[in-house]
Amino acid sequence: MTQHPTPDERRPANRGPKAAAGNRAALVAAAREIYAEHGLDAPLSGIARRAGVGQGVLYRHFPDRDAIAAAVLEENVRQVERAAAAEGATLAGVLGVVTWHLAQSAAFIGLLHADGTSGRFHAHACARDLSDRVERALRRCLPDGHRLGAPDTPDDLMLAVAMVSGAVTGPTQEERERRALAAWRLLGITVGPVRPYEG
Amino acid sequence: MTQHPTPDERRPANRGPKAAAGNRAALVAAAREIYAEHGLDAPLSGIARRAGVGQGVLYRHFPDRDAIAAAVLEENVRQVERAAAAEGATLAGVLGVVTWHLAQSAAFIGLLHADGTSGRFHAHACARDLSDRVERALRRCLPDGHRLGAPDTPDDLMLAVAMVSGAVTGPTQEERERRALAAWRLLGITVGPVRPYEG
Amino acid sequence: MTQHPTPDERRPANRGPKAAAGNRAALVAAAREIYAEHGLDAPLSGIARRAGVGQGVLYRHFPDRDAIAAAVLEENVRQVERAAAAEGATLAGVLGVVTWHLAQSAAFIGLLHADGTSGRFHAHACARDLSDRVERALRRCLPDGHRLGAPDTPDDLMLAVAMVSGAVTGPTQEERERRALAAWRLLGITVGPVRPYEG
Amino acid sequence: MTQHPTPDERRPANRGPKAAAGNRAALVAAAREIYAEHGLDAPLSGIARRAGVGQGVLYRHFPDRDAIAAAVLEENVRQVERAAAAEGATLAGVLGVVTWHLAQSAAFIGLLHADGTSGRFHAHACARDLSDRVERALRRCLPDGHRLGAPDTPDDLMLAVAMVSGAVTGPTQEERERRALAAWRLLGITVGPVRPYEG
DNA sequence: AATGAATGAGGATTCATTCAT
DNA sequence: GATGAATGAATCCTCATTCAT
Repeated sequence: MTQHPTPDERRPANRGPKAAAGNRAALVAAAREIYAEHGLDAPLSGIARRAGVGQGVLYRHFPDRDAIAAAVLEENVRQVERAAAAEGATLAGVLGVVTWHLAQSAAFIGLLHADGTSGRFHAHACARDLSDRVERALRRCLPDGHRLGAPDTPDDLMLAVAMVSGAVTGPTQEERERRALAAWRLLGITVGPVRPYEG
Repeated sequence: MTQHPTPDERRPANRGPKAAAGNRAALVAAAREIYAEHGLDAPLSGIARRAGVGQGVLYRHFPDRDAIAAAVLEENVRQVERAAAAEGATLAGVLGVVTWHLAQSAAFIGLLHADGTSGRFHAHACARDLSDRVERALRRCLPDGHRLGAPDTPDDLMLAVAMVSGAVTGPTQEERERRALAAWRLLGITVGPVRPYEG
Repeated sequence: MTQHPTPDERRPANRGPKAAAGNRAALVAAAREIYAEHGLDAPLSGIARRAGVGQGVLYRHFPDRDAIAAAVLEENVRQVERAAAAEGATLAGVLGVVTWHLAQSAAFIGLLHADGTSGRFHAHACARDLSDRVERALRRCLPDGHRLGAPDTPDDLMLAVAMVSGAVTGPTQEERERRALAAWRLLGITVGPVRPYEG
Repeated sequence: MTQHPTPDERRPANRGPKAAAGNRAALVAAAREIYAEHGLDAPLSGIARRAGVGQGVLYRHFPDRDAIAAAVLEENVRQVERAAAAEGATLAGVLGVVTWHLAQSAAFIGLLHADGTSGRFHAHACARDLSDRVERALRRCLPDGHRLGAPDTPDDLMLAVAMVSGAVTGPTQEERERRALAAWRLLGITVGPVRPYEG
């Protein structure tokens, strides 16, 4: 009654249920780009637009703001976990993967700052969970006497990651990677090649 | 109040030109509090309200969103400069002041991340300028052979500050200070007492 | 579920044409419950969900919002008609059935208020028709000199029903029945036991 | 940043703070009309449009949906109270005023049905309060042995009003008044002239 | 110079309806 | 015939900014 769904006009085409999986993937990919460009507060409408779907589709797949952010991060975290679980994984190698993600997306950085102070990423429980998974993955790679390079406790690990995330600024991926590496160097921690984990 | 705009009541009185300076200070103070509580994205209306002035006054003093943020930071930066210029200033002492500001306000942290990527604080030029002033202040205190504790270049100074800012999370000032200190320790850099500079 | 559309899962299976009748009944039953709980403005999607069918099925059986409401009422009205046609039917007895339906579902009340003024139930013609059928059923039971208890015309019958419907408020079925009975009492009209007609 | 307030285009004119009181009145008047035409669920945007103001103004004056509805009813209720408090007030006279309001606006009817079942008018407390005020006003006019015409308790008063509200349907004010009067007659209760109270 | 009401664009979210499968 | 994903218009609400007073 209150809705006028453009009765007879041409609709832009309904690609059907088959598109569901593809749409979800497109949304996550779009969100990743948008987050990288505009941060976690970017309008959701932009994500839907870039994914080439209607707003409703976004809400069908992700009930709220945090769900889509979590989905984006889920993939990042999973990569870190796989990297840590791989045969012959080293702390340096996994940190390289972590570093790549830090440099690639503001979303990943936001994950580490989800303390509720800022308005972003409200799903504390969820953010906490993702953060914990990164921590567990990294600990698994700690050398036995766990020393990073300087004397340390396991807790220092995530602190170090947070510190590096603070150093990651700059307009380009290259610049951000450069600064991240400089940060690790300042911490006296060796990191492997900065790249995504293609497991 | 919203319910009954009471348009007939006496206007709170125009306190005249004399109030201008006081209003500006009140706005900056209010903004500082609001930023600390809600982050840099907080509604401007809340700042005006807390300052006890109309919205228009805010715009009279600060042409846009970034101007008020810059004004808040101006005071912080000025403190750092004064601390660095004081008789017998040491790098550790000034870093203590910097650390206090980092732990105290999200605004100050935002300053270091003003690369336009995130939605906050767009005034690059302005942010750059403030950031540079902090850098200059810190350099002035560098020991002659400038070594922080580990081998370093002067540029590492601001990188270190950025890194510590990344570590500063948590709901309370105490928690944030604790983490900031842990971060400096991890960098092997000694900092003096964490407190504002009351010059 | 929204989180993981699991597009690869087996579709719940197309139960074939045989299920059509069952689906229709399930939809009507679901609608009856939903209307009772949330009123006539409840989202259609909820009805389909509770019926355990897809949205499309709802639209196959009922072209629009009003059609499903009418279908729900159709059963109520039919009960009233059967009660009135039964051997030894009395006005009091039929009014008891009517009263039960009034207390049971907001939808039935809405029927009497379908004048287009409110946003609910626009199908005037349809509502009119249903309303007329109730009226005819009641008239058939009118005692010969048709007096309800006070002097009256046949038109007063439906007016009285509408009046009682106005009295039917309250969170529970019991409360609503209590008020309905009080209303009839105030009108000086005797009603039989308040219950559905199991013809 | 995310807002484009039509930078340089001509704004439709800001009639200034002086308009505040007028705007509030215009909003209430507009709401009264809209409610009468479309019921309490009508879009708020329509109210703002009819009042000739922006959406924001509506929200400035009325924080939520219920506030504007309450404001509309407030005037109705106040009229009833004044009518009851007037010199020589009679129950019949006050019921005439109540009846006029019932016939005039769906909003007033909704007040009596604010039991939370339907989605309308969520402010129970507020609705309750308004309803109670009507009740108190009517009781004040009850003849000493309180009999309405038939034996009754004071509680029957509001029940009777609710019943009449149920009878009030029809597309025109005249038709609705006609039915309301028929309803009172059926209850054996005498009402005075149906008109607003111009106190 | 101060006030704070007005403006209205924009973002979030919901849901009726269509339609590919 | 059934499924349920897709669509997008419409509504709610917020807030940056302007401007009459």
